Amino acid sequence: MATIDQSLFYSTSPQMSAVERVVEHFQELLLQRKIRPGDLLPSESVLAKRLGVSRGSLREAMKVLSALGLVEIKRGNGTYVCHDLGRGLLDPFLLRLNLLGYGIEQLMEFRMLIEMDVVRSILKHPNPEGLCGMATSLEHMAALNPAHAESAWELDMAFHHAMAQASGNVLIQQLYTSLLRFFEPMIQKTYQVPGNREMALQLHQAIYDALVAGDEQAATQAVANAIDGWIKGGE
Amino acid sequence: MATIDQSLFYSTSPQMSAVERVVEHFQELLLQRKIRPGDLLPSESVLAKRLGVSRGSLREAMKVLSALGLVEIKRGNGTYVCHDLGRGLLDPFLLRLNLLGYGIEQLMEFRMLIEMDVVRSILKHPNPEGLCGMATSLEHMAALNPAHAESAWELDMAFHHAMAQASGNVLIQQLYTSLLRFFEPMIQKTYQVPGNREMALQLHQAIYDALVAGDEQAATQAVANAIDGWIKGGE
DNA sequence: TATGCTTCAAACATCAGACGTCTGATGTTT
DNA sequence: AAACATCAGACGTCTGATGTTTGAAGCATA
Repeated sequence: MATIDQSLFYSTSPQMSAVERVVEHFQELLLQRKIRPGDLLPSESVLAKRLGVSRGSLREAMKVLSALGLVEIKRGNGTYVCHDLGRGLLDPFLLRLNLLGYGIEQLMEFRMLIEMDVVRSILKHPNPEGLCGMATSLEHMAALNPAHAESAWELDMAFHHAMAQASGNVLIQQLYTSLLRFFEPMIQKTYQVPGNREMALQLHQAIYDALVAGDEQAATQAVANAIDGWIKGGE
Repeated sequence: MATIDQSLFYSTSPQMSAVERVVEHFQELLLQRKIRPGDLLPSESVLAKRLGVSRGSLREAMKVLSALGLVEIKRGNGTYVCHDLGRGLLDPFLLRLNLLGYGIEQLMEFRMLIEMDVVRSILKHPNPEGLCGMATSLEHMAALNPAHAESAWELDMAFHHAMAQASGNVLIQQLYTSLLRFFEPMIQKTYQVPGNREMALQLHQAIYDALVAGDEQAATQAVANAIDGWIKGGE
């Protein structure tokens, strides 16, 4: 299997600094499974002495590993290898999406492509639990009292998360989940417009129906309709 | 537009630490375009004094921003806002993919889904320059002397990178480019097997032909064939 | 016994200061 | 003009000390 051999840093120095060495050292340990999720690392002082660097340098390395989601630093307690290495996988990615100032059109198109991949993945190897979750959130949405529909957006998110769960491919699942977190504020905003709830329900139902029918053509089309409808509803 | 409101750190402290404050401060400055790509930041000492933290804490923050690809630290020179905020967008993502130990099947399936998205994106709004690059790398590959074909894998990579460039959607383009970097060692290895070069040429040619013909069905099928053929060739 | 409070050691957070090394620019020599 | 020497400024690293937080052990009380 391939390894990440190039530095994650944007430094121009030809030789690695102490901090970089420590960071790569721990990445290597993780790759070789010599340290595992949940493991408690030795204290900063011990680690620094053992690796032959100062505490300051070791701290810089740990902060980097923390930002990458590889370790979790608990003040006053200790530093642990992240329990769930998949969580927030794309947060740095999405942060930079914001910064790059991509147009909303490209963003929507990207989501549509990925969401279509999700339904394809579901059709290829469906996860019954996820499909069940989709049905449940649809029922709840339908049964929702229009008078107090503050939580409707949460059901919307639940539907999409269940959809992610239904996907048999963990990679596309992670990608889609992270993407959802990015769209969450927009989805929440959508439900402030009256009438959008009913529309969302219908659009989501169409996706679900196409999935249980096993119709890829209809499913991808339903995804396209849902996103197009969502964009229109947000205007 | 949505903003990244949650911390990038995996810390359990309820209130932000000094380092986190500094990191978020610069993210905010970037989002508000108060600092721009290429800008030279003040020196560490000045910055630390201005933000009311020690130089050590400021350095930890800068190391994090560097790992996230937001700033570039040049030793002996200064710290700059990254010129290309899109470069290496998914490196942390792919690093963790390695760590999560996903099976090779899921990885290949993921690549296939994304690569199909790339061709769909190309068909939707093609970039002539990228298409031209694809053609060029195919010609070079065909003209390659089988006796010294050490650089064949580079032409393979060139083809895929041109394909990424041909995609009109920057997001899928970035995703695919990062994915390619991940697969590069495997692609390189493939070309050590004799006969694979000819096969790759044919499979790539099929993708290109389908693209210029504007046939989505044929293009996605060609992508599937290429990856399947590649998997078989590597065994 | 079970509960609640206190105490305390360990670990992370931060700071201040010092020195090393590298880069780019300037000046000098050949 | 080209090669070398020098210098200021910036990042890299180290040391040692102090502040804060956490979790658990110990103790007192009901």
